[in-house]
Amino acid sequence: MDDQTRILAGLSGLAGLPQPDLGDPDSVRKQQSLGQPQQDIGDILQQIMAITDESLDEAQARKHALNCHRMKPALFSVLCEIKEKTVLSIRGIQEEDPPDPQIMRLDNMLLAEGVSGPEKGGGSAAAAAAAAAAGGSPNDGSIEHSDYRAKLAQIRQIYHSELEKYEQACSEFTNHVMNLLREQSRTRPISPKEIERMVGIIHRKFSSIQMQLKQSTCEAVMILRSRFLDASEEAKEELAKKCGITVSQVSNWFGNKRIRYKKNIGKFQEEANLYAVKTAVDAANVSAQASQANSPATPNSAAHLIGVRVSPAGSSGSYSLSQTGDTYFSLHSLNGEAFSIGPSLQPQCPLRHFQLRHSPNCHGLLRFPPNSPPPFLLHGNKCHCVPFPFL
DNA sequence: TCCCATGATTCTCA
DNA sequence: TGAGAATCATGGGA
Repeated sequence: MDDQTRILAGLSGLAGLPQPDLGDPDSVRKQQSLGQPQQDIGDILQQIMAITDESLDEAQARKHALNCHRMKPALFSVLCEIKEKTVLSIRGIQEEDPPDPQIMRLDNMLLAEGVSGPEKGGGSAAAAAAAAAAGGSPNDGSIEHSDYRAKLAQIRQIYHSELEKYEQACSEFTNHVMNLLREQSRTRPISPKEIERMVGIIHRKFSSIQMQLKQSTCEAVMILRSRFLDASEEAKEELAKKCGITVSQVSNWFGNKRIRYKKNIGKFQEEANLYAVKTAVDAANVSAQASQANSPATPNSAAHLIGVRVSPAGSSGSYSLSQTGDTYFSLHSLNGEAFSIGPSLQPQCPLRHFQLRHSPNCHGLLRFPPNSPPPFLLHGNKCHCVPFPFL
């Protein structure tokens, strides 16, 4: 059955006429001779078929005339319908694919590595890593780590840059094709649905390019990771060889060093804080002794509130609390419910960070867990100790 | 004898 | 699986 016959059949169906026997040419001819509408359609089809033999100017004029023809919408609709039922229906089956598991795997990996999605550690961390990689870092063990992160940040940057380019190209190309198809739909049976389908095809094509980009990025991350890990292992092996010990001994040494270094840093900060408090409290003692007459509260009731045993440090109304080692705190009773540690402790009370350990010389145990709410409230320049049941 | 530094082991967790 | 944390074992110095 030729196209002309099929179109005629479609149009006849649209007009509510009985369907001709499409397999019989005589029947078709009979239908064509039935009336004026069929004759018009035949003329139109003849004009369309002949349009390719005409000159460009004639074809343009003919096209314009056909576009204005009263039968054009019906003819266009039938052509679209026929096209939809034949070629496009086959494509439609092939195009409705489920999400590609390979893309899902790549997406998950890029997300896990921090290449896509929100940046791990934030932009400042990446900048710091980049700076460390460029200028080096004095901390042993962190150089390679920073280097790794800097390179990862580079990969991330390239990935996003390329992704943006792809998306822009995809958008531009899609718009171009859509405009082209819309323009052509004036003379060809191209329905909006077909345009939509074409957009889907374009997106799938670009998705395959995007998948290649993701795959390349994943490979780059894997290579970087393996190089980084290999470098650490090689360094350990070399050290072990030079020292005549095993690699696990080197690992133990580094592990112990890391942990003990961290502990020492914490201890150092704690001691620095203790020293700062002691200096401030000494200064406060001098001030408190001068205002002895203004401290009426009983020390024992106040001590009970924080659960420590205090003993008078002097006759001035200030009280010392014997604690670990040689560190003492002087607490001035204010109103029986709160303590002031002295006006010079500002703006933040360093005692918040203290964790005082029990010892035989300690009169009481005053423990402030690091993650607990601070037992001090700030009022102006003063740091007040509020009741806090730590014992 | 006690304290401290250090290596090694074990367990937990991300 | 490796890093971190806790803990144990051991040797040296005061």
